[in-house]
Amino acid sequence: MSEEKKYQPTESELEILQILWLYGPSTVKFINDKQNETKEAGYTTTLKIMQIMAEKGILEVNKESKQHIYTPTLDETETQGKLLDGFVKKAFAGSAMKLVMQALGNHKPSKEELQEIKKMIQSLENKTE
Amino acid sequence: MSEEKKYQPTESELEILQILWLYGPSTVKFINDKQNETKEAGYTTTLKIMQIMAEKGILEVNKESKQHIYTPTLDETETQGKLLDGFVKKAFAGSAMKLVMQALGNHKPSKEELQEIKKMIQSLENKTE
DNA sequence: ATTTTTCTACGATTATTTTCGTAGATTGTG
DNA sequence: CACAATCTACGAAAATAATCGTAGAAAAAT
Repeated sequence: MSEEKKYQPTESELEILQILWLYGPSTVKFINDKQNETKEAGYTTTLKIMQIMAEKGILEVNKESKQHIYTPTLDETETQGKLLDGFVKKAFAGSAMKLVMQALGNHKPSKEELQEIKKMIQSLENKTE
Repeated sequence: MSEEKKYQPTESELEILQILWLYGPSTVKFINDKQNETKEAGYTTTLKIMQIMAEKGILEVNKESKQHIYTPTLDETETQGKLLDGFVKKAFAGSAMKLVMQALGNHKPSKEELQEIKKMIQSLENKTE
């Protein structure tokens, strides 16, 4: 089965990953600017974290030009899956169902989204039998 | 609308809360024993964290007998809701849908559970219109 | 009533994550 | 070439969480 590496990005790391996943490979400056759209974030702070991430292997760095370009090595969906797993255990005592129900209740999905979910359920029902 | 306190329990705190929510008001020893069913956990460590939680107001302590009894002041569902909110933002860039889809995909629900979700969707559809 | 067991109190240590200041390298400009 | 602007490198501090050892109070046992 899936090999379940135990690595979990920290919060700051995750914040950076989100930006990278959304916009693709970027420079520190770009990331830092994005962060500053919503909060204070010192340039060297962002840099440091990204360097640490590179050390850990979460990011890959292209140093050809002066402005290093960082690329995430982790797949978004896969990483989210692992995080979700951990979260379900920690916050919902392992019950994914409870989480799903609560998520549906709290963040009212649009009609289109409801449609999507229905499709998903159908395909699950087919697989179940 | 909902007042969004910014407090988030730490991991250890959450672990303790889970046990309290499941079994009701308990002593430190009880909690610590439960924890030790799955991992190492020093008694004084558990105690310390629970004392800190009491300081913060997350737990209430009854000191009538020697064995203090701790009761959570936070509502389980409400707390989970807040945690979920934060998690969706941090790990799923704010998309609750993505989270729901992934959760459904990763943790195959049983037939009964699928039934429940369907009901939920129906009630949502009615409200939407 | 003395000893043993069971608990709490609490400071101190360790670990982990984040933040930041400073130095030095590279690039662009006049 | 020299000056300014832009970046990276890196160590060190600050903030936060988790762990643990020791002391002493209370209760139980003999």
